[in-house]
Amino acid sequence: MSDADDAGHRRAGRPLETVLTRPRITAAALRLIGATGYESFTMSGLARSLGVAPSALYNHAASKQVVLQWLQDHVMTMVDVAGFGAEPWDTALRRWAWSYRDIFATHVPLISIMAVLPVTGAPQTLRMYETVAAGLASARVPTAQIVPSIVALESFIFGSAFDVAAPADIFETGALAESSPIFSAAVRQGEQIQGKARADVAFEFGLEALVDRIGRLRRP
Amino acid sequence: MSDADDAGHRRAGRPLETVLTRPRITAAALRLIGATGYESFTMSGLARSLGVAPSALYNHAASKQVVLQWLQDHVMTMVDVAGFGAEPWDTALRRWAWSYRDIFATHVPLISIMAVLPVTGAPQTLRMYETVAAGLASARVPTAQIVPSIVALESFIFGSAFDVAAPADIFETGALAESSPIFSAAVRQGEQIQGKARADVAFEFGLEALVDRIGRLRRP
DNA sequence: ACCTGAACACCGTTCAAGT
DNA sequence: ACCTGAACACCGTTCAAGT
Repeated sequence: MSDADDAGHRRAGRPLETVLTRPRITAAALRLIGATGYESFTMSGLARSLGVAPSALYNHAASKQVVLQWLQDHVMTMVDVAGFGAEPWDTALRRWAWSYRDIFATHVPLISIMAVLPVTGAPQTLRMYETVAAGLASARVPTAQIVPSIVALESFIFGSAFDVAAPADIFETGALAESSPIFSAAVRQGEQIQGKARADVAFEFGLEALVDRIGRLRRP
Repeated sequence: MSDADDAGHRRAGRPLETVLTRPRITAAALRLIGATGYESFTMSGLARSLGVAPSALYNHAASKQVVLQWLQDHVMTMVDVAGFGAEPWDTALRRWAWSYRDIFATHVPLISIMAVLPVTGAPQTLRMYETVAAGLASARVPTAQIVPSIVALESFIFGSAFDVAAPADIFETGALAESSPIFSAAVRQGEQIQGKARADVAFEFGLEALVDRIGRLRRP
């Protein structure tokens, strides 16, 4: 029975709990978006996938926005923080950053929600911050510099997640190449780099810049 | 007459050109969004502000998305690139980056459009890239490193623009402070920094890291 | 307490009919 | 060539009526 894990929530005299719990709605939303993407994700579709009427959802989630907030916090548990406490601080930080970028590259619409959602409403997000902050603290980064370091990394990660979704030829100047000779030449040169996607080259460059700077904040 | 600048487009025998040109639609959209924000920006509202029926817009713009693309490219002309060629390369770069962030902080919904729109469809955006690329080239940044440098800066700028829009207390852990002692302490310490907004402190930190790294790419 | 079905208040977009 | 007005195909959300 897939209900077994919900037994604790069941009240006496009620043989079956409703299917519309936060974890189940979140899981259904994640599945649906994985299958058909964010553009076609509707409350109607979500309800259909759960076998209920659309209006039933509103007994459990106040709005579509709230469902997306649940999803955002859930997605955060997929970010790889296993390096902290197990690897050197900078290795752990790189591993975290790459995984964070990759996950939000496949969940771009969650970025705008994440960026303005207070951590009080997102416990898993807070868990992640705590782990990263602990990693920086034990690397002897001064306490006052921890939040700016995380925010700078996170801003770079969010922006880079957008960039992953961009078409490969986004910088091809085409017919306008004559009016932008220097940039066009730079784009051509950049293509020469073998085996690495443009977005990955830029992400590595920026990430190394930030990691290096954070390293120089460390107390002796 | 505000029509004077449109004289070149006017055909003989037609006393008045339509009001629905790309620059006029763009200007109206910018005015409307400045007044009431992106959330309430609709094709109906845009049409009303131009004195036409909503359907009339579709003779000139294929979709709302296209109007937003026009707007994105227009907004790009407001980014301050005057430092390039007039100031040291790093001063010009900082000036450009701050102004770029500030503008997109007030036009957050354009970020997702910008991030995936090919430059061929955005001539003003391309102009900006050319100016920045020229600035880096005359600072003797190797050609192959120019695009990764710009992309890394831009990703950081976009992510930081989101952060500006975040509520000031986004990191206040409240009742969850016990489960996140290190992060909560870091947030409290971060607040001590006098006179500067949290988002600005993080932006400065990250920007200096990137500018520093770009500086180290320069050929002698 | 929680579900259904119908309805509401919007959206963006299309299209026949006009000039 | 370009506008109007009506219509269409959705959305998210509300709410009375049921159990």
